[in-house]
Amino acid sequence: MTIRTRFAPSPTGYLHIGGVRTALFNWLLTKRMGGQFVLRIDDTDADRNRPDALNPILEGFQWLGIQWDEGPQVGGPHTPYFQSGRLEVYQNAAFSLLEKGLAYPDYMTREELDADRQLADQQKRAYIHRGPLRDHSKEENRLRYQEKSAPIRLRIPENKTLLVDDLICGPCKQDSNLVGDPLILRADGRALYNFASVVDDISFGITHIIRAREHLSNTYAQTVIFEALGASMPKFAHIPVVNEPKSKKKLSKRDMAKFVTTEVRAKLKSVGFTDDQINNRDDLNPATVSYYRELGYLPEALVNYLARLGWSLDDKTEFIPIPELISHFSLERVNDSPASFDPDKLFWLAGEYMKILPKDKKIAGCLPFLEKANLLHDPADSQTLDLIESIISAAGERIKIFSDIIPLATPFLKPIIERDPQAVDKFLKPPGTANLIKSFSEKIETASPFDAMTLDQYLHDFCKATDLKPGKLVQPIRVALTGTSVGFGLFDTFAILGRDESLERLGQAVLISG
RNA sequence: GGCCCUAUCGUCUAGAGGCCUAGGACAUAGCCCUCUCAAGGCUAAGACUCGGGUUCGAAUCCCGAUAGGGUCACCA
Repeated sequence: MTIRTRFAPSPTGYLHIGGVRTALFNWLLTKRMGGQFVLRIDDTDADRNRPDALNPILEGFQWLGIQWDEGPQVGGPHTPYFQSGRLEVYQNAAFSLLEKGLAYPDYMTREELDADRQLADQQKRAYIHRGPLRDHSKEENRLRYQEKSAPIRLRIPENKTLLVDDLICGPCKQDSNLVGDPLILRADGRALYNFASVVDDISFGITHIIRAREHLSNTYAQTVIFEALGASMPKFAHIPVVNEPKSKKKLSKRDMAKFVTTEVRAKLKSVGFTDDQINNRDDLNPATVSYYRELGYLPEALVNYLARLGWSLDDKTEFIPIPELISHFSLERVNDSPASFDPDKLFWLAGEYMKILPKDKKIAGCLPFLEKANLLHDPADSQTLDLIESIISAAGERIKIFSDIIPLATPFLKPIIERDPQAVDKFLKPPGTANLIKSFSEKIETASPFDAMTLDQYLHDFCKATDLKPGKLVQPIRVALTGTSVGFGLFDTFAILGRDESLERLGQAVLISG
């Protein structure tokens, strides 16, 4: 038997880190076992859906390389994969339960329901709903429903022990008297998640349900639905939730705005986002996938990181590329306890993946960021492309995420160099600096060839002759050439700038240095 | 509050009764390398929540406490 898994996001407009991790576990297990991974869109709650909210989710998965075997865009034997297009299926299923007396209409008003709930709250007990009609005959209930439609509830059997044999949590049980009768169909015929989900899982032939731990307590009621619908039980695996960084709180979809710290905001602005965009787009924060995409993280790194969050290969391996992930992933090695999301570790891993990225891909990845930062205009000519290639080569492992190219390339692509006032004060202002720069500048006027190796030699010879520590000269020159005190190798900087531009900038610096 | 789940360095984790003086990774600190920054190398600091059992022996098994989390919707 091949396994079939699913991930069922609701179209919210963004792909949440916690959700994508769940999807990833599903996908990895499916790939490992050679089954099918189904993407199903849970859009039964029309109030919460926005028409443009699906694409970001699909694009997010595609960017990560998590390809679904059935679902939107790719189709499959169970079309449609949108719950909004399957209302009749749920209705028929609900009606069949009504016919069999396994469900009943509930005419209680919201006010009555609320009153009951409040009472339960006052008495400090859980609210367990039992509708007045649950024990009436199925004929009576059916007639009543035909006269006047109403929400339909599942009838949870009394005095039973509900069992969920979970692949991660182990055998879990619950007294059915503690499980309220869940609503499965609204009066207007729209199904509720708990029901639609099970109906679809049955008709799609889902064999393994891997989902977040918060669904465990829903599962007891769902087992009753599976049974009522005459279906065999799939295997369940409830994975621990993802917590906020350095916290024991769930990384929630609510209130993601709080993750937009001043630091995060600065990063987003550095790649070209405006405050308005940051405030108005709900996917520009570290709890979503697109945040990392917009900052230039390699998708492989996010996948690797997320896979390691709550799962481990062994006692030491951290760097696990996707093919290895697929060949080694197993539910047995999924942890029992929640895991906090650690942006630092993700960043480190992103750097590890960047180290092994072929140069052409690195260049291709950097270009859009240079464009967005207005350092480059769309079709860059081949000369500019050559320039960028040499910048990226010189930058080496300093580029960990693509957006790192921006500060590194700025001094070479901006027509006017901006000098960091602090760097100027520290390295250009001290007395004697002007003369130093001037005399070194004169020395290299005739350097040939004007390349990194030659200039390196010139500088060291110059320092030896003047009995100067190289660092004392390197930093002022760096500020003279790039305006900043940090950057890649100085001699690469010279070579990239070329003789004329280098001498020009040294000349400017002499004036500033006074 | 009821029910359920969880508990190893700040964080991710290894650990299936003796291989544990608890291992690795990220982050942190120091040193080395060096042309600043990265990268790299070395080193340091840093954890079994607590209390009872069981056992010759417990991070590991059991019970209890504590703490955290989840859930109790006409949300998904």
